[in-house]
Amino acid sequence: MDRVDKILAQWRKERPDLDTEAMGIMGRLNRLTTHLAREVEQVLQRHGLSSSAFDVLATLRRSGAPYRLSPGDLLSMTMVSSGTMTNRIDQLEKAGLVERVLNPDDRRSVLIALTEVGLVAVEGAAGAHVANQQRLMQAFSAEEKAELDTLLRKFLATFE
Amino acid sequence: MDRVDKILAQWRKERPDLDTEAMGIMGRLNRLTTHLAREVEQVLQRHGLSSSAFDVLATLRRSGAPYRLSPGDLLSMTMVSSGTMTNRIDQLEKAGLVERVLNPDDRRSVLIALTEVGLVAVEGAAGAHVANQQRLMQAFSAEEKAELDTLLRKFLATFE
DNA sequence: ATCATTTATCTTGACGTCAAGATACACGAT
DNA sequence: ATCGTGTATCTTGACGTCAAGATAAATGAT
Repeated sequence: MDRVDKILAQWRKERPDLDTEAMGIMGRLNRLTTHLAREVEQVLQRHGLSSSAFDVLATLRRSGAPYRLSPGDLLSMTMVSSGTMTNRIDQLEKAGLVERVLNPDDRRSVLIALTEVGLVAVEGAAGAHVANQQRLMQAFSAEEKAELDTLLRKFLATFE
Repeated sequence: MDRVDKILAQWRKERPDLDTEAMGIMGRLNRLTTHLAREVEQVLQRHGLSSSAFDVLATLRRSGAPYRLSPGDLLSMTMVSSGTMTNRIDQLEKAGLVERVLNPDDRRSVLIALTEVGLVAVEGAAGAHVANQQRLMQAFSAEEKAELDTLLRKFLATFE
C-alpha cells in the first residue's frame, strides 16, 4: 500500500466508474522520475553542473573528438526547444565550458565546442553520474533490470 | 536500435569503461516520461487545464465531499514545494476554480475548496484524462501492464 | 499569563522551459 | 546574378518551479 495505492483507493471510492490501472502505472512513473531526477541533480551539483548542463556536455563528449556539434545537432539529440538550447549554450559559454566557433562551411550556423575545462568537467561528472545511476538501481536483479528495459523500450517505441 | 541505443553505442565507443545498463534504463525512463507528459498536457489543455492545475483539482476531488483540503494537505500529496503550491492555488483562485475559505479551527491556515465551476471542470477533465492514459498504454497486454506495475512499484519503494 | 518554539502559509528572486516570431544566410530555379 | 524558399539560430515574453526566508498564529513550558 504505497502512496499511489492510496490515491487509487480514493478514486475508486469517489469514481468507481474510472478504470485506474493505467493511472496507477503513470502515477508511479511520474513519482519515480521526480525522485530520480532529484537524486541525479544532487550528484551533478557536486561537480558544479546542473542536469541540463550535463546533458549538453555529455552529448558533446560522446560524439567523440574534436567534441564539436552544431546547435541543431544538439537540438535533435536532446528533446528541448531551440530557445532552451540557445539558453543552455549561453550559460555554458559564460561558465567557460563550451565556446561558439564559426562554422566556415555555413555562416548561418556555429559549432559548439567543449573547452579544455569543459572536457575535464564532463569527464569527472560522467563517472560519478553513471555510478550514481547504478546505485539508484541496486534494488534490482539482473533479470529485473532486463525485464524493465524490455518493457520501457516497448513503451518508448510508441513515441519514437 | 532506438535513440537510446544510439546514445549507448556512442558511450561504449568513447568510454568503454562505463557500464551503460542503468544509464540505458534511466534514459528510456526520461525520454518516455517527457513524451507522456506532453501527451497528457495536450488532452488537459482541451479542458482548459494545465497538468499542474489538474493535479490540485483532482486531489481535491478525490478527497471526497465537501472537496476541501488545507494547503498543507495538498502539499503532502503532490511533490511540490510550498511556494509552488501557493502559486498554483493563486492561479486556480484567479480562474474561479477554487476559493480560499477561512479555517475556523486554526487561523494560521485556510482551506482550499473546489467551487462549483471547479468541480464541473475536474469531472470533465478526469474522464478524458483517464481515457487518454489508457490510450497511451494500448501497446501493452494485461500481463505486460501487471509486470510493469510490479517493477515500478518496487523501484518507487526505494524512495517512498 | 508570558514567551520561546513550532507550525502553516506566503513572498521573493532566480532559474529552466516553451511557443512564436525575428534575423540572417544558403541554395536552387530561372 | 537575382529572387523566393528553406534552414539555422537567436530573441522575447510568459509560465512553473524551487530554496530560502518572512509573517502570523498556535502550542507548551514555566
